[in-house]
Amino acid sequence: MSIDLKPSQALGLWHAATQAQLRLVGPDLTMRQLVILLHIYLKPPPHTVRGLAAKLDVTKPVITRALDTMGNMGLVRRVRDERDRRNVIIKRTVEGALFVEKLGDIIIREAANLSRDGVTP
Amino acid sequence: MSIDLKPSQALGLWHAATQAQLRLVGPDLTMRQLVILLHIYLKPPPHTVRGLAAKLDVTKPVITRALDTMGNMGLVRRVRDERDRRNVIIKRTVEGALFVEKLGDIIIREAANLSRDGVTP
DNA sequence: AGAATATGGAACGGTACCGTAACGAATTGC
DNA sequence: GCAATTCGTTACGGTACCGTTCCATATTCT
Repeated sequence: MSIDLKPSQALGLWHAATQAQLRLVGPDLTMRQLVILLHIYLKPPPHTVRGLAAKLDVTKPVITRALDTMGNMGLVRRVRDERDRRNVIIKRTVEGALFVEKLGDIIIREAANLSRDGVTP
Repeated sequence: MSIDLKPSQALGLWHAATQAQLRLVGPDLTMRQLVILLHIYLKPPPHTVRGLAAKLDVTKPVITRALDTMGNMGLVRRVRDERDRRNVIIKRTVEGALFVEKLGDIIIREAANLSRDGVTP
């Protein structure tokens, strides 16, 4: 059930969808932060700082700062793990779920809008 | 000839491909810069600073800085327009073309790897 | 109990982005 | 010819990222 894309289609999709995302999100979300956000919303919980850092191959401060930024945006939420109070569990939020859903809509829309060969009109 | 994606597929593709891109590119290329680069390589020339700024809805300094960064990486090249020496024409480079090609490969590969419904294992 | 380990966060210095505003160079218009 | 406009760039002040290092808290091990 995989998708077969031609190079011009793949790049055309990427260009259009990235541009549309920028309009939605502004320049205030890094590609790294976007990956972190998607990981949190697509992969099964629980998510911890250390776990995310290992999975996404970044340093812990990167995760911490991303959580600060995205937390201020209301996209994620930190909760202390009461079983092991050293841990922080990253929780999803309604706002974040809506945001990710919008991202999905953008990608779906741009994929549907792909012209026959992806070459610019 | 458009592509029909389910939400989980769209987001799964985005997550995987963005992550793969980050490994290729490092955090040294912004989403905006990526859009600029793709525009230069996907849309028909000639490209000028003003034209890119208008098309991509960013300010001119954003284009200038992106050209600085991507120029240093060898991904694009500036050439004075001899017909109107106020203009700068942005030219593609072999290195940039290879880079964009790699990006396309990544997207194609991740699209092909999409699991049946994109839901996490 | 006390030492060793693990976790997340804070501090530091450096770099690069952003928008606004100004600037030189080139061209156009009067 | 000289003023007005256009183009790209630079400068400024602010913000946020990055990696490295260090630290406080919490847990585990002996």
